[in-house]
Amino acid sequence: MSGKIQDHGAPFPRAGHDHRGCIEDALRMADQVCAERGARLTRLRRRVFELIWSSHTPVGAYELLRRLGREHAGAAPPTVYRALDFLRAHGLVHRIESLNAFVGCCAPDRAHAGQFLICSGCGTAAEIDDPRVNDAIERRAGEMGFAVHHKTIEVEGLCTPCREEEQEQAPGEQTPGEQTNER
Amino acid sequence: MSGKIQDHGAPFPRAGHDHRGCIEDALRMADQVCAERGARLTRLRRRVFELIWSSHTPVGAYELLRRLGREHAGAAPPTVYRALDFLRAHGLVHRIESLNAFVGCCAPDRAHAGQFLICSGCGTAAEIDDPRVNDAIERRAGEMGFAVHHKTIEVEGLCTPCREEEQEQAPGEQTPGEQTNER
DNA sequence: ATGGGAATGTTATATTATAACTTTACACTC
DNA sequence: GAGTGTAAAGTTATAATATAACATTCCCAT
Repeated sequence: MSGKIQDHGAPFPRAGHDHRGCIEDALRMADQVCAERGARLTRLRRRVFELIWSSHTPVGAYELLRRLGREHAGAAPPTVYRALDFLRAHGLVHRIESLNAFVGCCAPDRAHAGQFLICSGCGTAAEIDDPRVNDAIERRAGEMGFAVHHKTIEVEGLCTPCREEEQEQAPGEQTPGEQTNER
Repeated sequence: MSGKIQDHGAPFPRAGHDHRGCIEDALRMADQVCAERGARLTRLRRRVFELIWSSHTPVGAYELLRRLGREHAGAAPPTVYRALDFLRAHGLVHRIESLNAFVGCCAPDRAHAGQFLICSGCGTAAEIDDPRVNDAIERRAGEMGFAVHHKTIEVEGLCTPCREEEQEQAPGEQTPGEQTNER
């Protein structure tokens, strides 16, 4: 019953990956999800979704507003927040609570918890859905008589490339000509 | 090595518990922790800490400011935020990201992750530190080559008393005179 | 075409958080 | 006890995030 454990292959997107593909996939999925549900993915909502997907880095609402403003005259905060509300209601984007920012969802079609590994080096937020993490939380909650509605799981740290970069800059001994930042 | 699993007994504090005891314990612990580290728990900081501990419900910074303002003339936002920064730096309080609010820490003396079960009925935030949850996250992160720095784990739901209350109001069948909220 | 609900426009404001500079308090040396 | 250096707190202003409330436009089912 619990054969495969690493299901979501998609880890951190590689640095040089073809991101246009990500955007196209996301848009296609959004179109499909909304069509199935009779939800109206209007031009505005679709555009906001596209802007969120312009990277794997969570984007703040006001940054979206700035980007949107260039092309959309009457864009104001409610413009963005309403689109975000719609997209979130349909599981198309997630809010990263610890960043007050928003990121596209990789799998809006199936139920998922919204767990994130967030690299503080490059800003990338990788969505995971680890059943072991879910089970552990559900088990503990169950033992405490707590009925879980929603989990916020945001893990901050460094992805492999960023960790390697850091190590180049600060190896075992001190770099000649530069102090370490310890105090 | 992993004999006991349910270590932190302290689940949701009982409704009628003697909260003065909680406050006293917390203050005693804070005094001790700061003394050990040579950190200055000034009157102001101590008072903010006390106000946070006035319940097990996370409190917003501006709510703290209002409460503080009654007794403290020149209280302004930085007053509160600086005290919070100090208290957080010493692990005496936690920030609940999903609520933009702050809550006292139950065990500032030992390392801990800051995992919370937050009841949306009564507002209580119960801190837990479940090794299974930690392990599951560390394991998954490890598999993805991700080095964890900080975990934000906030689980929203209903505690036992609140769930029972809900069920009284909305039992199996529809309450006569009231529709269920399903749509 | 048109009536009604959903979506968006528009203006104002609430809420949360920090910057930057000044003054005060405290600890330490002499 | 006076001097001095640093940490803490005071003070003012503003940034950043989010929502309220009402007006207008759009869409589509009839």
